[in-house]
Amino acid sequence: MAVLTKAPRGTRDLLPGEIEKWQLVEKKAAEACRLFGYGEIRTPVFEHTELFLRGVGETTDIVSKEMYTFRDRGDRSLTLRPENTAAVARAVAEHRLYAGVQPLKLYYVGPMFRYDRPQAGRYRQFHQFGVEVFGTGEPTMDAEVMALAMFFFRSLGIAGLELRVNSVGCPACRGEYRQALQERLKEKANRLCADCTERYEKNPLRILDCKKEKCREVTEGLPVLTDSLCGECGDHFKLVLAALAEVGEAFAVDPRLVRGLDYYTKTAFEIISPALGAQSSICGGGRYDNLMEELGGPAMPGIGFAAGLERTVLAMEAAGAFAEPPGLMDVFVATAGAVGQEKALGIVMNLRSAGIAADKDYMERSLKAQLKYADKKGARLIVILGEEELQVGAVTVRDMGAGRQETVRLADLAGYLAVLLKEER
RNA sequence: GUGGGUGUAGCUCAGGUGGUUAGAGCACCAGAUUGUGGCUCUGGGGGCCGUGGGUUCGAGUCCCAUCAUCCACCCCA
Repeated sequence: MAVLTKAPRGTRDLLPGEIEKWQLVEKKAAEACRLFGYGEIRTPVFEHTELFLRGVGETTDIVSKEMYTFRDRGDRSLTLRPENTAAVARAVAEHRLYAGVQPLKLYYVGPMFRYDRPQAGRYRQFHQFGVEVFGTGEPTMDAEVMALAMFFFRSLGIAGLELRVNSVGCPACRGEYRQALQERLKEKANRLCADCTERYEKNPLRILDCKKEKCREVTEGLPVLTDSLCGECGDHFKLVLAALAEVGEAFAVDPRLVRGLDYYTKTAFEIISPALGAQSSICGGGRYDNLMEELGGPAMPGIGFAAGLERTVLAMEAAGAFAEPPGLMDVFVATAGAVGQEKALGIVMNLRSAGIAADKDYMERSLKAQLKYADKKGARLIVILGEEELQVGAVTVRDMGAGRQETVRLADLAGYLAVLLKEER
């Protein structure tokens, strides 16, 4: 297909019939955030490239091979945001939002961009609903953020999700553990798979998460990070888990869970939907206590998550959580005989002004074809403008469901229809 | 970046071993006697057979390349 009639790879159009699902998801996100006390923030879809290099980390996959980076006409290097935490932190620093009351609780919904190979549940332009909290390192906030994510999914009718929690420690204890791990793996490194050989240098923690049988054998019996946390990180982790238990949120501790972004500290979590296939991670998040300072803002702890909305919609579809979208037409105004369409337009406009979703024919159709069209569009009532009735100031109103029709005075039409429509609901 | 599957009508798909004008169902439009939907019947519009090369007298069909798409790896939401 020609490029002119094809959306770019990894992007897609949301068409009528599909978009209603997204409207519902966005509405539920806003509702949940209102209940939890989060205010909405909207940041630009592109930022200075430097922000993501610093914020996300230069060695991460996202930064090193997945960014949409370009130069503008002023020769600035800009990047379509691959995630939004760094950008929200930037906005908080820029507008000195930290000077207000804390904790600062924010949420966002919007498109993100990563140059990835598309597959089920993965796109180059995808959408995230996320929250970010700044100003507190208190463990119950970690639990609240996770509870908010679960609350959101539950409100959409998605069940069977798994919440996996881990602690990746702080730079100090994670660094020590990382070194110890490399030591322990040193001699066995040649027995690892090709991917893990690369991970050995870049991100050895990930080797523990490899699915390959031979790597599993190599890593069996090795100590896990959660057993090697420093005092502060360990205590924090315990308190987070206790708070989660207190709110009654089911979870599994997964010591192998590693996040791909550099800024995470302490709590890391992920929500999995078993209904989704390979890309089953529907939400990921964690604490980032050093990010704000790293970006040049004040030292200030933070925590948040990002939920993938494409995957959320897929999970809802798998759960059969969508109702039929309502029709866009309450009333169709048809013309019979020699009655002109301008007459119909006048009546349609009156009905619309009265709050009734009304429409008419624009295709020069016969009466029969007009009814057929109205039926297909889901019109509940038809107003038929006939020459003879109009002469005495009346029209015919036909109830499509019941198949009945009545003659109504034109002056009473809007009120009459409103009553009928109300009854049917 | 790597691997595998698939590209024929708007959609879902047929089109043994290459052989005239490429089919079906659904959808769309019209009609079945004057101004009445759904069901049924009849008719109609629609296809550079993804694209470009090649083999051949002849390619939707075989070969190569390319693009797209799907799935998986990687990574992540």
